[in-house]
Amino acid sequence: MAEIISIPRQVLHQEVAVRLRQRIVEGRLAPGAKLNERELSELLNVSRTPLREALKMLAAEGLVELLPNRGAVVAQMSQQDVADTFEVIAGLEGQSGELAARRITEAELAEIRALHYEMLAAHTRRDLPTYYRINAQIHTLINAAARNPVLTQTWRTVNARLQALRFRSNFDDAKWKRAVKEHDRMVELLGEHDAAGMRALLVTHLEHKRDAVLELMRSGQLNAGMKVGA
Amino acid sequence: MAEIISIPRQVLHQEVAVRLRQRIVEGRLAPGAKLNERELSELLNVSRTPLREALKMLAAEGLVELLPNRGAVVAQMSQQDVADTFEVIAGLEGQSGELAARRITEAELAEIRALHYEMLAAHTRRDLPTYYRINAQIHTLINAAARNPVLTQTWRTVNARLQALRFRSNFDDAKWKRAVKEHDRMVELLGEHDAAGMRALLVTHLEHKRDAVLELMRSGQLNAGMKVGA
DNA sequence: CGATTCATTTTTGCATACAAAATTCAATTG
DNA sequence: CAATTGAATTTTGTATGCAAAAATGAATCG
Repeated sequence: MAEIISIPRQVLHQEVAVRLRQRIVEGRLAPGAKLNERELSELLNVSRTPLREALKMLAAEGLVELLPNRGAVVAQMSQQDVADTFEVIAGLEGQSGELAARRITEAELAEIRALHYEMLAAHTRRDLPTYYRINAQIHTLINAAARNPVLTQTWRTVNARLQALRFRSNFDDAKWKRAVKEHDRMVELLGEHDAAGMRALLVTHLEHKRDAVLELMRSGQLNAGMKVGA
Repeated sequence: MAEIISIPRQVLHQEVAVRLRQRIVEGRLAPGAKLNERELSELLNVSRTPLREALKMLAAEGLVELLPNRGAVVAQMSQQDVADTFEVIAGLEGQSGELAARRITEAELAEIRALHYEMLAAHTRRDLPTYYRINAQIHTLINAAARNPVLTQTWRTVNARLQALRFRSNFDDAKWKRAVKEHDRMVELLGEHDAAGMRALLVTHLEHKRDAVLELMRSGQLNAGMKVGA
């Protein structure tokens, strides 16, 4: 019998989770923002039931914080939280790099090289949005080349919390140049299948990114997600 | 005004999530088991609404799988899933060990040493349940000594999926002895604050554990969580 | 005029109701 | 007798209803 090509209409709570997740990581729902159930259910045109189920999932992912009897807010991060999160991401990306160096195919390597050149173009043009987009793609491809779905899932979840901070503007020029150099080296090391080298480089790369973001936070240019007390 | 000492009655969906999580990691809800909403809500004495919210959280944690229009089942893992998960855990514990070696206090070290001796006693008595319990405590303390709540949270979540497999019986004797020796070395390296050594040792330790578990799975002694197709 | 009290309104948490999809199982067919 | 069909039943998915907690804000008090 022929498969009925039904439009793969997700169940509603999944759909809602996807849309809320998107709004959070895109910054359209800023850290600390109160998530009013009535408002959101009207906005998304669903009842409160699937909305609440979606909020529970996002809470389990750490994107949303549940305040008992007081509803949900977009998760906030203190500077310490950001530092801790980068420490974990550094480990996960270090492992991605190590495994990717061992397992990457020529086709994947070629695609990363191509994206790398596009990224160099964006850097030359000082086109920060494009740079960030391609940069994220490269890191995603490295992670994919590690061929470990559990690692990918874990990395994605932890990463989403940082993406919600939207740290992209006012990148220091010297730091930007250094990041690009580190990416140059990544392509080299991947080509040489140097697993240990990739791990070390990615850990360093992420530490530098952490430092840049913390600097932004301290200078107040990235207060969106900052908790007051902590 | 005096604080009213209210029993910190969790919200119901949290309570339900805790109890279900417990049942899953304790094996009272085996991998693959169908989670009938009516049955569970009667068992836990709550309506389907908080139950479903709890199931969504457990799904986000990877303990439960949601089948659209067909309900939820306790997550199953193929041998590949188990291998992938151990690979991630090895990375997370390696990082825990590295950070713990740098950050551990004398008091924490003393507690780990004490537990280590208790574990040796359990090993000598061939008391596997006690051995496993203390072993888990030691790993938890090492993770705590890393002083990174995000790392702890991530490790806990990924670990829970493995705990659900309940691989504890029929431990090979040579492998058991090797695991104990590795734990001896852990205590030494922690005392010497040897970060790199701890990372390497814990990665190896987890690789050995992975091999032991995969062997159990292949020999069919651990089929509870095995997916048929994958 | 600032702080406080308390009734009103809003919002959250849970239960229930209802519709749609999946499952079951007995009757039927080849 | 295995396979198939389809009505009956069960189960899931979503909406709604209701109670309890929190937020609001106007009246009152110091």
